[in-house]
Order: sequence, then structure tokens, then C-alpha cells
Amino acid sequence: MSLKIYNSYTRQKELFEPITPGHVGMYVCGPTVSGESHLGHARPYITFDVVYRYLTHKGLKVRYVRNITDAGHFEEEGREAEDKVSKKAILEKLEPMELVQKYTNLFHWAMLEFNNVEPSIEPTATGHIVEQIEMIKKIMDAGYAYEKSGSVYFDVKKYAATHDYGKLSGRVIDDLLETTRELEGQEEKRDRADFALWKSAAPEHIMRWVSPWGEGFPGWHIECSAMATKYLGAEFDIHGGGMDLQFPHHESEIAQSTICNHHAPVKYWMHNNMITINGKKMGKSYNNVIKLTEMFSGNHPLLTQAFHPMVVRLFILQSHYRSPLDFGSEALVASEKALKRLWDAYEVLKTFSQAGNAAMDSELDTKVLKMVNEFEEFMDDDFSTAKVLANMFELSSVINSIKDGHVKKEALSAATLSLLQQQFAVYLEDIFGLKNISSGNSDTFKGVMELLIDIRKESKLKKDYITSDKIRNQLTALGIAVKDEKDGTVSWDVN
RNA sequence: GGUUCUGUGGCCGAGUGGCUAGGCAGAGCUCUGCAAAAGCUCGUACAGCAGUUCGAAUCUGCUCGGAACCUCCA
Repeated sequence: MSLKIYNSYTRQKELFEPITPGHVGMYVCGPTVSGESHLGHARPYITFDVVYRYLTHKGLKVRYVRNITDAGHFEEEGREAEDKVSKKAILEKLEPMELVQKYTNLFHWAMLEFNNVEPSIEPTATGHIVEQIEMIKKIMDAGYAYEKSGSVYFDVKKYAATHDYGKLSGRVIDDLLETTRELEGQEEKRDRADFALWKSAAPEHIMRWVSPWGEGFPGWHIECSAMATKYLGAEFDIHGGGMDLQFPHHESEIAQSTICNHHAPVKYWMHNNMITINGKKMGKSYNNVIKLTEMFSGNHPLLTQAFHPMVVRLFILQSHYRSPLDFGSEALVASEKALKRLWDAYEVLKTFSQAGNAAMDSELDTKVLKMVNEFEEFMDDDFSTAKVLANMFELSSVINSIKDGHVKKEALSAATLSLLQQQFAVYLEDIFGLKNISSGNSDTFKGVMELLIDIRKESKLKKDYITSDKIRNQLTALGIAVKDEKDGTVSWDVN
């Protein structure tokens, strides 16, 4: 295993060594299902889907846990406690759980569209209230939390005295304690930096549970700690999420779990960067979100057209997950064409039969071999999907050259060709999770197309170009491209 | 204000000391009845200034942009 992962906690690439050989525990922060997912949300789920697929490809047995946050949290700390879920439920005249169900379903639909593998376990916050209460009790027993008016707060100052609070997010504890910002409702806390583990519910709160401290609901960060501990243990391998969750969410998770389990919870922290629009992070508060439903339908002022989920997937994989990625219709269009190019070459590659044993063009053979072997090398280097794709595009040129006869198939050795075919399929489909997006794959449709192409071929032989062009032009108008190949065959595809 | 990150050709993006990814768009050529597709070739980019070095997009400093977090947030 020579996989290197950039660990946000240590700020460097580290050799990945599973805690339990052969097994990997991975936790990824899932969606808050009080609203629709947008393009920005797609990034972590696609990124970590590829991480999951790659680890599995490496022969590791991965337990992938991704939560559903279906219990409302605060709109803003210290302010009038507004349960996000219950608030919107009233506006939309829906039961809270009805709303949660609706957006959960929509989320699952989007994940399916993206061809994301389902997590091993997808626990809900509301389904783990008991575990969360138990965890809070342990933290209180350890002396790192205190109760005030039915709410429970984590004592950050005390924790920071003996632990490195702020290491993950690069925060300085003294700065946190001296925030000048004035917020209401802070008086319950002993210190500004303290965060809620349990919050007492105001009478208007619909979502509420009985606890040792009265009726209320869990704090912002405890659910992930509780569920990760339950399903992955006191220490697990990978915790993923967006960079914006580093503080306070993940920092607090570390503190809670460390006190409760007497061990730092995570070995490798992974954070994906943001998707931006005109350089600004896509987010509710910026009012610049493009929902996934809008993305797929093209129904948004910033979109020039609809974009297939696979196009979005490729778009995301063409950059490194730790770099910001700027959205633009033009960039998506480029990805759409790139996907077609890649897939066309892949289809051609699949049709190649074995050539001679020895490579006629050893230089090319070596080059191809190198590029194919780099797939793994690049992925092992902190999941450099963009570099693997770059190689695939270069290989596409080679494949097309062979198809067009510019390069003889015998240029490559049988072993190289076979490896190329195999690895292309593995990386494109199994690891990157990409799929063909052209429609018209039914047998009936193919039969009709064969008939038309046959008729056209006959008219061409008779030099009846009026008929042959009529067929091609009308098919083109229908969005079906007909291409006369070098070898006399005719290919077509639907866009 | 504090902390951290970042600035690459028309657009999106790899790239961390020498070997100038890749995709899209653009130009030319080849193939073709024409077309489409494909192949080949081309533009020769690294915010600015100064420094380190035989050599910097890549390291250091400064200047100017931009961003994230510090409050729910992927």
C-alpha cells in the first residue's frame, strides 16, 4: 500500500496505513435534509465516492458511514433558538418528518443520478438521540461539560488546557476566547468558545426529546461523534467533509470524542475545497446556489443548458479535490464534450482485438504502458483524478489513431493493449464511476438505425448522394450524428 | 480585525526548482463525394516588483487582487 493522503490535521501528505489491516472505517458528513442539495454539495459526495471506490479497488474492505442530519440545529448560535427544520415546516405547512423525508428522497435521487455508491450505513440523527445523550453524559461525568438552564455546554477552556483545541482548523484558543463579536444568549455559557452539546427546547419547538436535562434537542456537533463512535469505533481511519466544516464542526467533534473515548477519533482528516461561482463560495447565505434539480434541467439563469449528472461528475473529477473549483457554464460545456470524447475512445478501445505479441513500435508501446501505469501512481498521490484523466485523454488520441489507421494496432504489444483495455475500464467505470450518457441504446432503435445506414450505404454505392445526404441530414437534425469511418464502416451516436 | 489559503494562456484546470499536463474554444493541414468525427501542427501562459540559485510558474520578501473560516454552511 503506497497510498498517500493529505491529512488536514497534520497539513501534510501521509502514507495511508489502516488501523486494522485490510479494513477501513470512513465517515463523511452527510446532508442536512431541511432543503434541496445544490451543486456545492455534489463535490464531497462525488469526491468521497471515488475515495471509497478506490480504497475498495485496492482490496480494502471499507465501512463507509454517511449520516443524514434530520434534526434541526440552530440557525445561529445564541440567537433565538430556531430549529431549522421546524421553522420551514411551518412555512410549507408540512410535518417536520414529512419535510425531512421529502428532502432525503431527493438527496438519494441525486446520489443515484451521480452514480454514487450507497454508503454502508446511512444513520440519521433522529435515530440516534439515545446515543447522543449517552455521550453527553459521559462528557459531563468526565467533567468537561456543564449544565445551565436545561442546556449542556462543552467546556472548551478546560479541554484546551490539556488538549490541542484548534489544531485541525489552525485556530488559536486565546483568540477564540476573546472574540469581540456580541451575540445574544451567550450568558449561559461560561466562555464564548464553549459550544452546546444539548439545547433546551423553547415551547414552540416541534422537534424535541426527553433528556436528563429536560426536553430539548442535540447540539450541532454531537451527532457525528455519536454515530461515528457507534459504527466505526473510538478511533477510525478517515473522516471527510467540506473545508467549511473544519471549524467549528470537526474541531468540536475531536474534542467531544476525545473526552468521551479517551482517544482522538480520526487518523486521517480529509477536506474538500469549495465550488465557487464568480470566485464566491456557493452557499445559502450568499444566495448563489444552483440546485441539483436545476443543474440537471438547465432551469437556472446562470445555465445555458441542462447538464447531465455525469458531466458534473467529470467536471468535479477534472480538478483536484483540495483546490477550489470555479463554476461556469462554459466550463461545464467543455466537460460535456470531454466526456463524449473520452467515452467514444473507450467504446473504440473495447472493439480492438488482440494484436501480435511483440510491439512493432516499442517507443509508443513504452509510452502507453507508462501512462497506464501512472493511473495508480497518480491516484496513490492523494487521489489526483485530474492527472489520471489527462492521461486518459492522451491515450484517447492513441486509440483514435489506431482506429483511423494512422497507427497500426500491431504497434502495441498484446500485453500492453490488453492492459490498456482493462485499466481504462476499471478507472473510467469502476473507480471514477462514469457512465455513458448517450441515449438510444435499445435493440429496436439500433435495428432501425442499421436499416437506415444500410439504405444510405446502398445509395452511396449508386452515387445517389441526394438520398444518402437526406438520410444523414435528417438524422443530424434529430440529434443523431452519422459518421463515415476510414475503414468504410459507418458509426452513429445520439447526443 | 485575526487565522489560513490562493492568483497559471480566451475559458476551466494539472503542475512545487531544470524535462514548458489535459479539456474546451480558435487557426492551419490531412483523410473524405460532401459533411461529421478523428489525426497532425500552432498560439508559447504562469498578478507585479525585488531577491536566493548555474537555473523559478515552482523557494524568500514586499505590493496588489481574490477566497475560506472566525456564525448555520459541502
